Amino acid sequence: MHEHDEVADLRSQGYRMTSQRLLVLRVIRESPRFLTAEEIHAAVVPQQPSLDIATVYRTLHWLQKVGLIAPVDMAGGRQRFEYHQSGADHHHLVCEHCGRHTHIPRDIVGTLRASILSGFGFEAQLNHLILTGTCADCRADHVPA
Amino acid sequence: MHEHDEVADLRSQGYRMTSQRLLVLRVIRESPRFLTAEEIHAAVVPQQPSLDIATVYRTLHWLQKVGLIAPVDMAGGRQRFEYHQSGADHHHLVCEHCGRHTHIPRDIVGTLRASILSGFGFEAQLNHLILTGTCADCRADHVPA
DNA sequence: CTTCGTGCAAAAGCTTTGCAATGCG
DNA sequence: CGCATTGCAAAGCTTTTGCACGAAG
Repeated sequence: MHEHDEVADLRSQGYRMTSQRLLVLRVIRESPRFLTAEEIHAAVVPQQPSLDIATVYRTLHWLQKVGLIAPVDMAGGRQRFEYHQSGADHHHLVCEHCGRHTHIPRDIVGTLRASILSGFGFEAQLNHLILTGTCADCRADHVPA
Repeated sequence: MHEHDEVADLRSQGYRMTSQRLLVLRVIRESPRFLTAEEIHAAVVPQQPSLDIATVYRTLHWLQKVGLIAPVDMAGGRQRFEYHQSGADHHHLVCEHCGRHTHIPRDIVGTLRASILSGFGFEAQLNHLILTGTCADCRADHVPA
């Protein structure tokens, strides 16, 4: 769905599309990394200096409620957020070196899921796996000697 | 390694094994769930009321430094900790319903790791995966009708 | 004895909330 | 215009830190 359609949809649901909400959403959409509230605020301030961080937090809650973003659980304690393509289950590869993330298809974990179910009777929820590691580019850069 | 050996080992490295450290470590070892600092403090206070939560935080940092526990990344924002068997890579299944966790062998993810590497050139760090879902017991309890 | 570690209290983050003012629809 | 949403400031939580005292080795 394009940004334009999303906006029209939400407006028709009675929500007000303020400049603050549009800005925060755009920053999240366009970032190649998962951002914290503070980082989002920093990215947004140059364009709208009065935008308070309290508004960023409120907007993040709202964006989660309407399903446009989802929280991401990563090391380091602070909450980060990702733009969430409506319902499309997928997984992420997050590079520890450059921080960039890539999407990978959901069925890649099918085998793992099946072996956990048969081996342990545990039904793993593998809708949204986040795997850290080293991406192809950074592996090239870090070639030992 | 048994608690007794761990203690002797750390003492020989010049660390002081105080009652506070022993208590916090025991609580973490014996819990079937991953605990937050606050939960650890609550579990420890009945046995040693003067034990301050600041000491819990300091002890948690220390336990990580000496490699006896590791932080766990889960939903919900707050940091939780697990007892970390020296160097034995493994994965966890965490049940969303009862909160209990199970260990599973590391090689279960071998296929996944290989397909991510060949498909995306991404070297996933799969030493310590935490998967949420529903355990066998809870699946039995929640049988629909 | 000599540190290292603790308790206490104060401070430092990060996030949430109350309220009057603003601006979206 | 009415009401959702914002900005600002203050409060709430969790976590960290300074310092004098206490206890481990």
